[in-house]
Amino acid sequence: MSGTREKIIELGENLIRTKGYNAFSYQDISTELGIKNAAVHYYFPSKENLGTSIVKTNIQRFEEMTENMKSLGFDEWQQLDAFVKIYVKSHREQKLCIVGSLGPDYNTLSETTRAELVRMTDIILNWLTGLLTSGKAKQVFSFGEEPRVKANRIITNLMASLLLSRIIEKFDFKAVYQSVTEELRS
Amino acid sequence: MSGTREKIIELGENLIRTKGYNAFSYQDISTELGIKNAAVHYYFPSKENLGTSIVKTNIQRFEEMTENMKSLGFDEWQQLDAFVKIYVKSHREQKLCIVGSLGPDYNTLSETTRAELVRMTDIILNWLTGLLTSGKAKQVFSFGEEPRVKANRIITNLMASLLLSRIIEKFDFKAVYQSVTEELRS
DNA sequence: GTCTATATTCCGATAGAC
DNA sequence: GTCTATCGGAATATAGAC
Repeated sequence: MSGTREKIIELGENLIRTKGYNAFSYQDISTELGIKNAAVHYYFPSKENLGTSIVKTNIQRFEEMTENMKSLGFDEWQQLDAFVKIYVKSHREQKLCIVGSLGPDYNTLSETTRAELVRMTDIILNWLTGLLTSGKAKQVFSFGEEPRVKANRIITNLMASLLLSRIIEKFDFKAVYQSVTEELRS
Repeated sequence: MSGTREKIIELGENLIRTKGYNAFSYQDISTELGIKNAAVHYYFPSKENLGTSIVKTNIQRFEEMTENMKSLGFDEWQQLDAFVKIYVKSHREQKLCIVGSLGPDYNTLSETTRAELVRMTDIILNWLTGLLTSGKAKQVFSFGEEPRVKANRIITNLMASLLLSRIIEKFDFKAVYQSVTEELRS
């Protein structure tokens, strides 16, 4: 147990979210860790292997967060705030989310990595749809559309705002996510 | 005048929007055109050169469209419909938009390509903000937020919906863009 | 678990012939 | 305007020593 495997996954994730999947190399990781290219291959024989593990780790992290909120009895607003905070943190660190960075490379990914990316996206969209459905039923959220459509609109707002923040220096990310949440108040 | 230069730009654009900037090569283009790698370098000495030209072409196309609508006296609804149709066409062709595909690779692009990408994004956001401002003033569009924020939310909805359509087979793209426009009716 | 060394492949790019 | 030929470099990946 050296923790090197975990460090590789963390570095790989950061590289995907800053440079993109097809722009980072095993050298980027090995240099940063002060080890050699071959040592990274010991943990992850192929790049597709590493990519898949990174997405799997993200799925696990998301599911732990949502299950944790459930067991702590978070109400709908608390859960939504926690979700939005993921993107606020990404923005602060000048990173995209995993789905937003791997999505454009989808056609170049291996079947196994694609499958995990699809699974991750499904899990997030289904969770958010469920949250909105529940919040609407309890009348703590107010919106007219179908919960599924509202979920799609909220997540695309957040994802692509990270992207535009990277391109446009003065992009007002805060105004977008505040608008997203304020709109849900009755 | 062989038209080869224009074909290279068109092919390059399609490759960026399907595979991503860092995943396509001069070989992809030369093979498709039935010429050799070196012939592509004759038109575009470097890849950054080609990338920059592709973005410039897109800016020109967008500006021609908006100026054309202006001279034809399109009203706000007609202009919005024409804008949304760009994304509907992209969706039909299973492509992302240029900004959505080059954005994640921003940190790997050359200074000149970055500058054009920034310019293109600015032009689109400013145009859409202007359209929403005008439409709100004339009360043909109805929305509560600042036009700039509304523009940001609409364009992120459209951009990232193309992305999610690529990942999630059953993603309801149509429901999103219909929701976007219907929301603007009084 | 990490290393050296190396195989292979591909990419961007250039020189110079036609 | 397109070709052949080729270079230098980088990337993924493997074999085998320590």
